[in-house]
Amino acid sequence: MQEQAFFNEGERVGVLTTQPLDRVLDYRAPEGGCHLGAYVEVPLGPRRVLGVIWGPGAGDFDSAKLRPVNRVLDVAPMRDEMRQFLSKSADYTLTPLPAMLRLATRAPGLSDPVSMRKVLRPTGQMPDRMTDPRERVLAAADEYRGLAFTAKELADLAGVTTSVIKGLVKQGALREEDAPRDLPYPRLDPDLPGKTLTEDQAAAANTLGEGVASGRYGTTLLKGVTGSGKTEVYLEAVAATLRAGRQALVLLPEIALTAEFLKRVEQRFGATPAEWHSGATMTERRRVWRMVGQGKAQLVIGARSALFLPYQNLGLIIVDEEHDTSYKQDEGVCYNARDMAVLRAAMCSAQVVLASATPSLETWANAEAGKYKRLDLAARFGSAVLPEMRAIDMRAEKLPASTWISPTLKQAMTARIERGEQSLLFLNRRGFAPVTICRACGGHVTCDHCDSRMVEHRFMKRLMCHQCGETKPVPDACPTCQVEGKMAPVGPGIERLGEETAALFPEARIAVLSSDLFGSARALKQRIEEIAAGEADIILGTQLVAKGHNFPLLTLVGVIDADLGLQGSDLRAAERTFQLMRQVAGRAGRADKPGEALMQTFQPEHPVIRAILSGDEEAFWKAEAAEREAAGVPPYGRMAGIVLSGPELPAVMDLGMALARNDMPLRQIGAQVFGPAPAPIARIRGRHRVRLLIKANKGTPLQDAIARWIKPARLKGDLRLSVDIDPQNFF
DNA sequence: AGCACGCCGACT
DNA sequence: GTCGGCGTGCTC
Repeated sequence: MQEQAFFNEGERVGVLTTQPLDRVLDYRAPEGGCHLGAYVEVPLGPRRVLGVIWGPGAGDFDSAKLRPVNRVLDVAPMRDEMRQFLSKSADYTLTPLPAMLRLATRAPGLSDPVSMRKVLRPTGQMPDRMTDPRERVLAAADEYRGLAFTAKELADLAGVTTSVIKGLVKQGALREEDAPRDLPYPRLDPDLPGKTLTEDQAAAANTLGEGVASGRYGTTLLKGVTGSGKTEVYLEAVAATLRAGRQALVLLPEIALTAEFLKRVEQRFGATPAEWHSGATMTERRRVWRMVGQGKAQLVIGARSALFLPYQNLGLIIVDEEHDTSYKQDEGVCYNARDMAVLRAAMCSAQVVLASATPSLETWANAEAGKYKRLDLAARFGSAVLPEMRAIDMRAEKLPASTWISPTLKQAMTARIERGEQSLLFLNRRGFAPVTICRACGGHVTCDHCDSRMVEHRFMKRLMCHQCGETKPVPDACPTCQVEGKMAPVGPGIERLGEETAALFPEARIAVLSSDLFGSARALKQRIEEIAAGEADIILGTQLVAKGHNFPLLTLVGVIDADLGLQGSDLRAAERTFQLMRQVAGRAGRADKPGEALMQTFQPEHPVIRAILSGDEEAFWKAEAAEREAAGVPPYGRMAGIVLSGPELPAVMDLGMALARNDMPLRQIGAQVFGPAPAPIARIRGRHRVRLLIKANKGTPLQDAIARWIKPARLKGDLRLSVDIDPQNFF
């Protein structure tokens, strides 16, 4: 246990509560005093709220009005490093500190007294008459020394009824005791034999182990495709951490992956570790939180929020599939668990392992710059088959005007339908057509507020500006030359691709996945599951489909306009296209259906396209890094999003436009504001969402400028503002 | 976040 | 006259 500063009864202490107040409040230390970092219950107006002793009191509040802390909660105090971590992540993400604290105290019954239950312990005394069931009960009670079981649990373990237990109690062989309800987790044994590692796997495991043994901070990119033994290698780093007596955390992107993963952990360490995710029961969450805080959970497997558990001695964080976009929370407190893992590790001298077959460009660049170590695992022979990847040179294809599926691609899709397999068409453009052009003069409809061209959305029968969200009806006459009836949609959008696909394959079941078309994340998730189960022949998707969903029947990916990703519509489009290609590769290796990836492009000689097709990963990253650097976007520039929301769209837009006009603090650091435009999910639970995007140079004090910029904003009515540093969604 | 205080429209 | 809408402000 760490030595923490102590405050005597009656001393002024500063308490951070989970209430959205913008500062720490002063209280008097309670009877018996309290430690810095103690979790406490304090009176606030008529209520009692949860808080943490954050430091000495500021002393600027009338001491006659000062109220005492009600009580200190029966949980381990928050460590200095955790307070620092919360403060720093609050500063970085521009989140109010109380909201950060709320993230870190998301456990039910935190303020409840430790609840007890009746458990049975063997006394060592033998019963008068030993029977087979009695022997099994005593053996079970003995086997898990340190753990104590209730009558029901013990009976279940031994495969007997509780009457056997009652008999043993009567005989004095078992004794009833009160024990805390939350059980420590069974001891994990790092010295059980692991899987035999190949030479380079062993070398990588060794390097990670050395990092752990150093007891210092360090981040390593562990790169390896499915089947390269990535998991086995990082489990050895976990073993080294357990041997050093420190705690380890493995972050996984999807809850769906945890069950499978827990089995592997059990095989390696002989017991099940703590598990933390949104699907866990209240009881389980409370147990994890408390046991992690007492250091009695050695290993936690969890979703991104497991980063905010109260570890006592965290020595290792694994971020598996580090490139996965679900590590980015973009609602409520917006944070990227991958980046916050690095921050947390730096605060507590822990090691981070970022594992991926297709690292994010950010991570690749950090490794390249020497900020992260890098370990590459070779693929086992034959395990990772790249799909057949080809460019379809659109200059050579004979396509009727306003169609986007080339004959070559159509042929490949037909073959899939005949075999009962799925095809995926990837197009990163919402709406019907990206531009509406006058066939008389070539003029196009631009937004009245921005320079951007307006996009036709056929399902709402209007043109929309994706920059500022302005909409207007499709005009009859050209706004430039006044000629009537010549305005025509030009270029592909996901809605239009849907019409074309339906015309080409009238019998096929077509599923369109675009963020415009789904009101809730749940509806979308359900649809994705249905599709994975085979309820579609052709999937049309925007950015959404690249999000690591597994479609087992999918054997063809067609990228409709590979050039789009190169033109900066979504800065990570090329990266996602690349990752998508690799995902198909992984699947092609597993099923014996060979995967095929076709990319329609007008510039097959472009370095990024060529790098993707050649399968030369380093060439891809280098080319992509060069593009991003030239555009001044992450990781070579900084971005932030401001999401405004409210029940009435006009009020939300007005606030957005007012903010965009008063951008002095941003201009002072040379940052630009774009928008307001509809946010990636334009409406959530009846609230309209609008976003401003900010772009700045690397190394500028972006958070500080944004803080000064939004400070004067008056949020009238039900308007809300949230900041998203390093946004990931651009559609 | 809650909860009080306070200032304007449709009811007994 | 007053019941109740929710805008504004405070909580150590």
